[in-house]
Amino acid sequence: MGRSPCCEKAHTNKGAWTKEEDQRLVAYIKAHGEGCWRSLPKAAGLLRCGKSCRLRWINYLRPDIKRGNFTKEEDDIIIRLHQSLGNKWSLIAGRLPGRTDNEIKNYWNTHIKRKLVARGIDPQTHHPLSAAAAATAPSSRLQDQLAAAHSSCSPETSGTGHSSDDDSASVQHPHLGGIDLNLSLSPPSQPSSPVAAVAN
DNA sequence: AAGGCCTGCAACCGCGTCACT
DNA sequence: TAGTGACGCGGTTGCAGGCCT
Repeated sequence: MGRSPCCEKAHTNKGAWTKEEDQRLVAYIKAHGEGCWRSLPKAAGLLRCGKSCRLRWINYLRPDIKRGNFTKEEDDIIIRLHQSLGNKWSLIAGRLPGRTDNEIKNYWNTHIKRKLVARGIDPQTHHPLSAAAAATAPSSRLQDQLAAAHSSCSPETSGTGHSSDDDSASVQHPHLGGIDLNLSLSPPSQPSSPVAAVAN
C-alpha cells in the first residue's frame, strides 16, 4: 500500500554526515552538477538516500551559503515576507541570498516566533493576540508593533542577547537596500548556479 | 561540581506537485 | 488522458551544547 520508499532503507546511512561523506558529495556535484538525486548516491558511492543528499547539499554544502547570525535587516525581511507569504519558507529563502529554507524555518521557530509572541502578536496571522484588537487593527498599526518588537528585543531589553541583534548594531537600513521584496510569484532570483560557483 | 533543563540546529519523514511516458 | 516516478517543500524529531539550580 502507499508509495514505495524513496530508497532502500536497509542499505542507507542515517544521522549526521561524516566529513568523508561530505567530501564525496561535494566532489561528485562539482564534477557532474546537481540533479537526478535518486541516482546520485549510488553514483557518488554514498550509502545515503537521494533526499538526504539533496538536503545536505542545499542546507550545508552549497558554496554560496551564508553562514552565521541573521542581521536585523534579514530579521525584518523574514517577518514581512512571512506576513505576506505564510510558511512558504522556500519562497522566503529565495529572497534572502545565501540563506536556506531550513535555516529560515529554524530561525523563525526559535527566535522570531518568540519575539512576536512576547509582543502579543500571533506569529501565524501577524495580528495582535487579542481578538478584539485584531478586528480593528489596521495594517499600519501592525507594522508599528513589528517595529516595536524589534526594538524591544535588543540585548538591553530582552536580556537574552541574541547575537543577530549584536551584529546589526551598526546596520540600520530602513529601505532594506539591495533585497528584492517584490512579492509577486515570480521565480526567486538565483545568484548563479551553485555548481558554476564551485567551478570558479 | 553535578544534574537537570532549555535552546538551537541538523536531519528525517510524509505529502503535494510536476514532468514524463 | 491517466498512471508512475522523482523532486521539492513544510512539519517534526533527535541530539548536542550551553545555562541554570
